Amino acid sequence: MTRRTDALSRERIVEATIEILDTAGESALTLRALTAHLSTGRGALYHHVATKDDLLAAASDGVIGRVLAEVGGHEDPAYAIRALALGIFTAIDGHPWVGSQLARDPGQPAVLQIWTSVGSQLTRLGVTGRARSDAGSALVNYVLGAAAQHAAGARRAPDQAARQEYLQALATKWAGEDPDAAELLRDHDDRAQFLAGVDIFLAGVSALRKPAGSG
Amino acid sequence: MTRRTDALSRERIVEATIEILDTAGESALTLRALTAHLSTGRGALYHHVATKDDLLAAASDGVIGRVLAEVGGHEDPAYAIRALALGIFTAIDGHPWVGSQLARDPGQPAVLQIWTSVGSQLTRLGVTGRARSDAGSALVNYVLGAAAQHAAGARRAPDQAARQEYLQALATKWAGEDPDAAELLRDHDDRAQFLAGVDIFLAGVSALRKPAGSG
DNA sequence: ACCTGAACACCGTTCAAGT
DNA sequence: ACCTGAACACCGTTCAAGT
Repeated sequence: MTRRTDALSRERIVEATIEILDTAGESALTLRALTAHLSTGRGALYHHVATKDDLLAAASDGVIGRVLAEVGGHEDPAYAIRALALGIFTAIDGHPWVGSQLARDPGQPAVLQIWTSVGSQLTRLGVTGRARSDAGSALVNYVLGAAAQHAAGARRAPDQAARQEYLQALATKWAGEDPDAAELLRDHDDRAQFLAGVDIFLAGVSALRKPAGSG
Repeated sequence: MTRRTDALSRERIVEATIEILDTAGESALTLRALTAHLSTGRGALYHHVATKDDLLAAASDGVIGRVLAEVGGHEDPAYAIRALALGIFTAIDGHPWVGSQLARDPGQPAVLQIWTSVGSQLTRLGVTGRARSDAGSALVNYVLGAAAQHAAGARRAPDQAARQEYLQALATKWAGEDPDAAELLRDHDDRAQFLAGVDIFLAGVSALRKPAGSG
C-alpha cells in the first residue's frame, strides 16, 4: 500500500491478464498482447511469472477467490452449498475462460479453494470421514463439469415451453427462501438446470446418510 | 471392406491421430507429426478434415463410440448407468486426451452420444420429462467433470490407510452384483470415489422421485 | 535486479503448382 | 480430385545486451 505500483509486478500482470481475457476472450491472450497492454518488453514477464499456464492459473484463482469470499456463510449449510455452487456458476458465466481453465489442472489453487469451501460446508452438514470426501468429490466434479460445459457454450435446448413453465415453478419454490435467488432463476435455463443438479446431489448425500429401504 | 485403404481417407487420418495421442500424448499431436506418420504432404489432410479441432473431436467420438457399444445393456437400469459411467471413466483413464477434449465443446458428437445413452437409461429407470433432463444434465456434467479432472492427473490422496479399508468394503459389497466390477475396484482409488459419486447421484434421483419429508 | 527486443524453435493453415 | 511442400502469419520462451 505504501509503495508505488508503477513498476511491473506479478499482481499487475495477473490483473492485466484478467482484463484481456474478459474483454477479448481466451484466444486474444498472447504474451505479445499482454506486453503491449503493459507496455513492456516480452521477457520482462518471465521475471514475475513462470509460464503462460502459471498466469492462467493465477488469473482463475483471483476470480474464484473473490467469489468464494463474497458467498460467505448462510446458516443452513445446504443453502450455503447451493449459494456456493451458484456463485461459481455465475462467475464462470461472466468469465467463461475460468471454466475452461479449472478443467485443466486439478492441483491448481482455484480448484483447491473450491475443494476447501465445499468440504467445510459438508462438515457443517454433518457429513464426515469417507462419506465427506465422496460427497465432496461428487459435488466438486459436478460443479466443474457443468462449469466447463456451460463455459464452452452449451446450446442444448429441447422444448422451450415446458422449460419456462418449470422455471416458474422452481422460482416460486425458491422465493420462500430467498427472493434474490428466485429473481436470478427467471429466464435463466442453464442456471436452473445447474441448481436442479445440485439438489439431486444434496438429496443423494442426505438419502445415503439415513437409508430407509434395503438392509 | 472391398476397396483398398491405401489412399488417404478421413478414417485413416483419425486412426493415426488416436495412435499418436495414445502413444505420445496430446502435446505430440502436431499436423507435422501426423503427416510424417501418414507419409503425406501437409495440406493433404485438409481435403478430409476441416481443422485440427475437428480431428480431435472425431478421435474422441471414435473412442467413446466403441465404449458405449461395449457397455451394452444390463437388466437393472441403475446398474446399467453405473456400468456406463464406469466405462467412460475407464476409457478416459486409458486415453487421457479424451477427458480434456470432452470438456472443450458440449456440441461435439462424443458428448451428444453420452447424453443419448444416459437419457435412454434414465427413461428405463422410470424418470421422464423435466426430471429426466435435470437428472441427465447432472449425471453427464458429473461424469465429464470427473473425467476431465482425472485425466488432468488428479493427485488428491488424503489418508491412504482409511481409503484402502473403504475400498475393500465397497469391493465386497459390489462383489454380490458383479465379481468383475469388484476386481476392478481393488487398488483403484479414483475409480471407487468416482463410483461413489454415481451412487450419490442415483440415490438423489430416487429420493427426489418419492420425497418422504417436507410438504 | 530488472528490463529490452531480437532471435529461436516451433505452431496451424493456405495455396500455387503438380499429377 | 487429390496431393505436394514451400510460404504465411502467427505462437511461447530464451538470452545477450543494456540500465
